[in-house]
Amino acid sequence: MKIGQVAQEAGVSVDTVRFYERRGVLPVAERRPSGYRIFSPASVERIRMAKALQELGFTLDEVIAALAAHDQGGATCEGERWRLEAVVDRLDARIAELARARQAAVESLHDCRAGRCRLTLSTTRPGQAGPERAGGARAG
Amino acid sequence: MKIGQVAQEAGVSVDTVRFYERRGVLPVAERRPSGYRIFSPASVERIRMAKALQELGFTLDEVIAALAAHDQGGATCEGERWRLEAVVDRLDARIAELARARQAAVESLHDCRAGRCRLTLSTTRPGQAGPERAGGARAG
DNA sequence: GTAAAGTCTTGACTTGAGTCCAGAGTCAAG
DNA sequence: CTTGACTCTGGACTCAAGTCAAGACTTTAC
Repeated sequence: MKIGQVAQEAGVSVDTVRFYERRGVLPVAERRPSGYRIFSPASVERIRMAKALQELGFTLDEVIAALAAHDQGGATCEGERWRLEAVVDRLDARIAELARARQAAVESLHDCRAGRCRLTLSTTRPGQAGPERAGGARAG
Repeated sequence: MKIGQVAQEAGVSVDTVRFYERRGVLPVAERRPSGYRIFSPASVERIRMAKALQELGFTLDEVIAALAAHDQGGATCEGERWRLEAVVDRLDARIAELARARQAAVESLHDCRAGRCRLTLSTTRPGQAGPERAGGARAG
């Protein structure tokens, strides 16, 4: 398969496929004499896996590590379990962070409805450490 | 006040103060003959406001818009309420997104515990892995 | 008067995950 | 053989919200 076909079947751009090869999500592809990359359908699968993992909130580096472990066959059920648990934990932490921000917004909204509009939301006090930037800001 | 003092009282770096002036969060500061910026305590308040807004998930551009509306006295209770509602909506959407991801992870975990380890989250083929280090990667 | 600390500007760098581009070479069809 | 679509490389660029550095100048304290 050529890169365009792989990209299309996996639902990503050819740039992304090349990027994935460079980053290590995909193994370095073999080449035709002309220099064209040669892929097997397994690459499509691999990209899909990577995408699925990303949807669970994995960063690319984590995806790469996961795939690498998978390749080495060292990925036992136990290993996978604790990784999955870590993912859930992280997701929980992020959700909690967002929920806190939501709560603050709702409180401001209540004040607003009660006629006490204040732009000074939660009046963050200096010296009080909170989440640096509560909005997950990604997923865009 | 000089920039360092403003920065310290507002809990940000001097770089951030200058950045905020450039971006329009703060008005362009007056200068001493030497070129040093002159700030009033109102700037400290303004930075705190901006930070509070950011913690609610506003982007800097949104913070600027909100502050601008506020300056024009156009920050009526209604206008503010509308903004706050938009914030809550957005936060809800993000939380829902994350919750879906969490759900998928939990399902994989269940499979795992049931002895069916699979990396293939949603599609095909047996495999396994997870993130190597799921602990607090970014956001800090 | 001198040294230390603070401030000035401009511009580059950071992170994450790609995206876009130019210019050159290659492949498949007619 | 020619066209047009595809692929190659390498590097620059994107977004967000800052952060860092160099080198010159100013202020403050002693």
